[in-house]
Parts: sequence; C-alpha cells; structure tokens
Amino acid sequence: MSVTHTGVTAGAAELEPCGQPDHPDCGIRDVLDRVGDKWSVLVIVELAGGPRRFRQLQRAIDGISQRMLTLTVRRLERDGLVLRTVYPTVPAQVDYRLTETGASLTHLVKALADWSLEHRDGIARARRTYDDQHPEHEIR
Amino acid sequence: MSVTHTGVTAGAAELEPCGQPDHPDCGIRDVLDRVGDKWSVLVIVELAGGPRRFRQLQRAIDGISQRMLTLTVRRLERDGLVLRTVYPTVPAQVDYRLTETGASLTHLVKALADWSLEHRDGIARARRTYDDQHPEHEIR
DNA sequence: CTGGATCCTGTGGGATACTG
DNA sequence: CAGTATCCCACAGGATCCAG
Repeated sequence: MSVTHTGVTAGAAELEPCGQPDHPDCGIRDVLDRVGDKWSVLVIVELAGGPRRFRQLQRAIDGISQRMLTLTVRRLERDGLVLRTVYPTVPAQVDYRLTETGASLTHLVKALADWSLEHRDGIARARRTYDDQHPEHEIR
Repeated sequence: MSVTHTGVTAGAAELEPCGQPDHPDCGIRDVLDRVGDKWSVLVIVELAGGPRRFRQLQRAIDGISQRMLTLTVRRLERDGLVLRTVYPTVPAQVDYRLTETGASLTHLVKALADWSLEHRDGIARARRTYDDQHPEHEIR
C-alpha cells in the first residue's frame, strides 16, 4: 500500500461527526459535490498540467460536451478553484488555470489516482467474484 | 496548507494521460464513480468507526433512504470495499465492516475531509464574491 | 430488522443550433 | 474560438408497500 497517512494535518477532521441531523455536513459534502462529478476532476487533472484554453480542455477531456465543460469550469471558477482569463482578441481567447486552492486539490486527486491504480485490479477481481456468486440479480 | 504531497507513491499516476480517447480511463474513473456519489463516502466514513448494522448506518447517515443505503452498501460489497456478514438470527441481523482495501480508502476520505474543512470558508467566500459580480444568471 | 419490488419525479447531461 | 439557449431523455434516487 503506497498511500500512507502522512502529510495530512493530524485530526483536523476525525471523521466521526458526519451525517447526523445536527451535523448535516462536516464539510465533506461541499468538496464531494464538486469532486463527485467526473468532469470536475478531469478538468482539474488537465489543468494540473498548466493553463489551458477552452478548446484544449475539450479536446483533452474525451467525451465531455461543450455544455458540460462550460458548466464545469464555471462552477470551478465560482468556487475559486480555477481562474478564468479572457483575452479581448478576435476571435475570443480564454484560458483557465488552477488557483492556488485549486492546485492544492491536485494533490488529493493524485492520491486518489494512485489509490485507484493500486486497487483497480483487486476491485475488478472482487466484482467478477461477486457477480459469479450472485448470478441472478444485477447489482449494477 | 496541511495537505502536503507526501506519503503517496511517487509518480504512480502522473496525472497526464487521462481523458484521451486512446486512454479512456487512467483508473481514476473507477474510484471516482464509487467515491463520487455522496452516499458511498458517508458509508465509508461511518464504517471507519467500526462495524455497523443496517439500521445503525441508516440512522447515522441522515437523509439516506433505505433503498439507497442498500444499493450503496451492495456496490461497496461488490467492489470488495465492504464486508457484509449475515447472522441467521430472528429477526435477521447483518453487519457491515470495511475490508482492508476499504479501510485504506478512509485515509483518502480523511484527506478530502481535511482539505474541505480547510477550504470551505474560502470557497464560500469565493462563491459569494462570484455571485455578487454575476448577479444576472444563476450558475447554480 | 434487513431488505426486495414498484412507482414516480427531478435533473444531470447529451445533441443541436445560434451568437459575438 | 468560446460560449449561450433549447430540447429532451435516461437514470439517480425518494416514497411506499411487501416479505423473510
């Protein structure tokens, strides 16, 4: 296991007081709602490589519609994770780059990616095993 | 910034080759599709505190429907992140606990939670600022 | 208590066409 | 190029009822 528990402020969130009625969100939700949708993460990943223009992003991120790219970068901008710069040229030119806050998220995304690479085979195997043992109904 | 880039295997995923057609998924997707939905994470967080029964989980995780709890915990089981144990009592009793793989994910979730706590105020401020400067249309 | 089966709605998100 | 505006639908997910 390569993802060890270092480098994270000790005990800032003890993971305990989440989900309760009196503690509706312990802050994870905010991030997760953003990290949750696939596009945001992929945009962040792409921007981790440096500033990108709109089309660059769209071409780099396979499968994203221009509508979703727009929405995604707008939300990231709104959250202060991405900086949007418009150059008043003709035709218009816009570039996006991570803010410092946004850049700090790439570390986590990277950790996620690492974890994923490490465990994807195991997960795939677990799924096959499970599906073999539960042939009847599709868990999905 | 407390989330530093230590403790993660160096360069396992360089974050570069993602999203391209020829590289449809670099493994992040698998995890993200699981981590992505709020319920999975909250279940993992709750189980990080030790084994829980079905009702315990449902009560601990405010707002989850029993249908979604079932689905969520089934998927986590299928992925080998959660172990489901049925005790043939009457009435039935089932407990869920994290597997080792699942437990290793809690570190990441914790890092996410820490990051979130650290930046939630900044993000909230950024949103207000953005919304003030863009009064017309709702980004959402 | 632990779910399975149904029904039903909201909305995330794709496709397409138009503008500056 | 960098978007905005519509139309539209598949599906996530809530509510409910039933069963072992």
